[in-house]
Amino acid sequence: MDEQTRMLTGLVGIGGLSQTDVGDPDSVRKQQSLGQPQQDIGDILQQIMAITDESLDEAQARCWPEEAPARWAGADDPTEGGGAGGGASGAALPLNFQYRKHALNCHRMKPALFSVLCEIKEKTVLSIRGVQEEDPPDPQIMRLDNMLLAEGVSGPEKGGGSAAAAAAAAAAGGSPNDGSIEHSDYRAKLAQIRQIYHAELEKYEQACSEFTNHVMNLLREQSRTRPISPKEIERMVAIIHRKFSSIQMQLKQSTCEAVMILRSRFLDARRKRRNFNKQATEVLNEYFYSHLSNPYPSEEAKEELAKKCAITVSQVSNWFGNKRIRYKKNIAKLTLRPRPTQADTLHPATHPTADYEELSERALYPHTAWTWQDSSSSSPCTEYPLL
DNA sequence: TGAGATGATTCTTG
DNA sequence: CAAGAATCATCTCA
Repeated sequence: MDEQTRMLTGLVGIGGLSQTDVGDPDSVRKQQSLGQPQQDIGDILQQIMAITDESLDEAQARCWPEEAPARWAGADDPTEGGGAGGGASGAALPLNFQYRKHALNCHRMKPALFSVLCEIKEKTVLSIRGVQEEDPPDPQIMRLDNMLLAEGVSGPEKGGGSAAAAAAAAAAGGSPNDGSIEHSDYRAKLAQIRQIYHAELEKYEQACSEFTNHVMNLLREQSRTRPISPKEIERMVAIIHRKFSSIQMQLKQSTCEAVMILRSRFLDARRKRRNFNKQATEVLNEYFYSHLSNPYPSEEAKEELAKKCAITVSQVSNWFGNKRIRYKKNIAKLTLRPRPTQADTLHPATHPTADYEELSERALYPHTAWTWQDSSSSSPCTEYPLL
């Protein structure tokens, strides 16, 4: 109502309205030639004020046939005035409303006034709103989109989902059989999440489209009786889309959470490790001690070992990483201790078991003088004393 | 049941 | 990015 008052005040302030202010100069000229332009505008303003100030009850309380010609009593209004009332719903409105709206629509000054009102409205309210319209893409949505894409929830069904599942299964480690069980389980659950996500997304998009169409139709209809420019309709559509996209963000967020929970369960599962079988350990040890001078298998060697031991390449890498450092530690311990006596050898419980394993294993390769990479430099430098 | 072994993870370093 | 180092969590066995 404030806006209307402001617009009307502005119009009254304009007085007779200059030709450039008014959308239809010819119409104005005609009015001026008739000598009563101000009176016409006054009439229109009066009618607008009367309609906008009048409550529905007041309108209904008044009896239409006493005020209007009999031709308005009919429901089959063939003129554009019927449309102004909202098509079929217009028949339900009080008849005096329909009459007044029709009178306004048919008024000679209506196009000019409509144009001016649109212009004023554009300059006032919408120019303020326009400032906040060009938002940059929400980083939160971008993050969620990226995550859903990476997890295989959004995007093409075949690639991402199975790739992510394979990665999760590979990370889960363990024997290949265990991995495949976890893999299929993970994939099935991810597919379920994906299905729910797409179903919900489709619903939201459909609802958004329906609501947008409804509002657009409503605004187009209303634009016959109040100043609504096409630009304003576009803005309204943008607002609706923003609202729906915030709902979509919630959906994306909860989907991401579900995926995270699923993943964390699989990550927890990988903690429940199994020791490698004896044969695998033997194969790895065999390689390690036969390459003591340089216990760093190449990628090809790792792949071969992984195949032989039925484990993954990363497990082979882990094993060699652990082996190198633990071997080094055990050797260092031994150099700091007195050589075990015969009694110690007979009762090895007094010494770390691993040390004796190293001793016995080392004894298998007595001529291997090996160097390895020092932790403080990448070049091989530290040489450990032979036992 | 506790100590040691062991596979995996994380952080640091060059 | 690979390797070392520290650490965690679980397994194994006396």
